[in-house]
Amino acid sequence: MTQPVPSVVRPLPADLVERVDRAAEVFADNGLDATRIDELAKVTGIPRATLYYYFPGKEHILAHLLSRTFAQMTVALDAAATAPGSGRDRLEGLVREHLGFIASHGPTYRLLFAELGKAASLIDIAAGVDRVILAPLRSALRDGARDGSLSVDDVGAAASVVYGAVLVAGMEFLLVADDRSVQARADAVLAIVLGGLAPNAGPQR
Amino acid sequence: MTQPVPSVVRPLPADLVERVDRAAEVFADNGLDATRIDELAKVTGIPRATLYYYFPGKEHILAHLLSRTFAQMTVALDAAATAPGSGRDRLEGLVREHLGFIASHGPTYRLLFAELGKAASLIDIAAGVDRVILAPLRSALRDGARDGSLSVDDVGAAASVVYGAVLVAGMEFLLVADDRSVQARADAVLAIVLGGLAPNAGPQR
DNA sequence: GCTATGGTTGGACGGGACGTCCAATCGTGT
DNA sequence: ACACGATTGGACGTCCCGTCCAACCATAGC
Repeated sequence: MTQPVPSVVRPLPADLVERVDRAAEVFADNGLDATRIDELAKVTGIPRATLYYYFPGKEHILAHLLSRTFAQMTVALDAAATAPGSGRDRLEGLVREHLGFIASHGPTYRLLFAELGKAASLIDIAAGVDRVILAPLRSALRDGARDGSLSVDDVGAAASVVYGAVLVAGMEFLLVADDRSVQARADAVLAIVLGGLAPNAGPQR
Repeated sequence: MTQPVPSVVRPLPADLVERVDRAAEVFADNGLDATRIDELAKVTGIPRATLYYYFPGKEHILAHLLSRTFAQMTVALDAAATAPGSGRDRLEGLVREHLGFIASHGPTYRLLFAELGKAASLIDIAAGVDRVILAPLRSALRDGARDGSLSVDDVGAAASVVYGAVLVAGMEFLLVADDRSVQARADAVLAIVLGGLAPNAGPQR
């Protein structure tokens, strides 16, 4: 999951870690199966035999990269999750941070879902998503309900809704070349999620 | 996309259409690349040579299946989209119908996203999602804003939020063996999406 | 009943890519 | 100088894909 590198048997030397990162783009462009090991070797400058010396196979390289991305996401979201303020403040922070992460890690994030099936057996993505993304959301929502800054009936469902909103908004941001900034997107999403779509509750800042 | 069968060059005989459907489960279980053509031949009872007679390749079979699923989803959602009532009523109908569809077409729906990358070149999934899912949502939202049954500022963003909420809730429903029914899930999602999470607008039916 | 025509199928084949294996080389600590 | 692990080039064996073709039906028109 998010632990350093569970997928690698032999410890990967630091200098190689760096070079393996260059494989991310290739994976993102072609997907797991269309990516040739030789291509990875060329791009990273690491000989094929050496790659196999450290990784059992292609997908383990991908898993290694994905778990790194997950780790980075953990760092980004943890900051927002442990920030001071009301539950609502933290919720807003999480949403903004998450959207920002998607926007800045586009290819890899897309990969996370495109190759979900393949990598799922190596990294438990579902569990990772729950720990890294949903759990902090639930925590913020629970706190918000407690401190009065939010009104939450079903915390689990609310976390899913927020996550879904952010996910789809983020994906759209990646696909559509949009004039609107990430901040504007985050504002729109938050306005809806907080204010709701029913008329009696007018949209609110 | 949702048109009958754009991916097949030769018209596929009706009796074969039926048998090809049996390939769906194999794809859903193994993913595109782990699925062997021979396996498909065995499962469908259609000889390998015949499969290649009708389909240019493995992924075209998948594309064919996905576009069928898309077509079915179109039917299901169209009914909800054209139902009488306020914009809000239609929005609720769309959400319930969509969640129900996900719940009943689990494997194939999962496939739709797992193999997104591969099939995207054959069926334009993004365009299909927009036409089949997002457009009806936008329409309902727009009507709701007009007839006063909804309060919508940014229709596009709202449609994304609703879609994301349904998508993630649906996926969770597929993954987690849950005691809660689809209806209960839909209720929870709708309550949040309509009522919002801010405290001044209490949750509402 | 005969014969084109086109659908249907088995089986052989070439090619691409994966992952394995090994022997040769390199680097470094002792 | 030596030992030992890391590193690498290159040769295989294997799997599976997609192609090709020749043979085999089914049937519609003559």
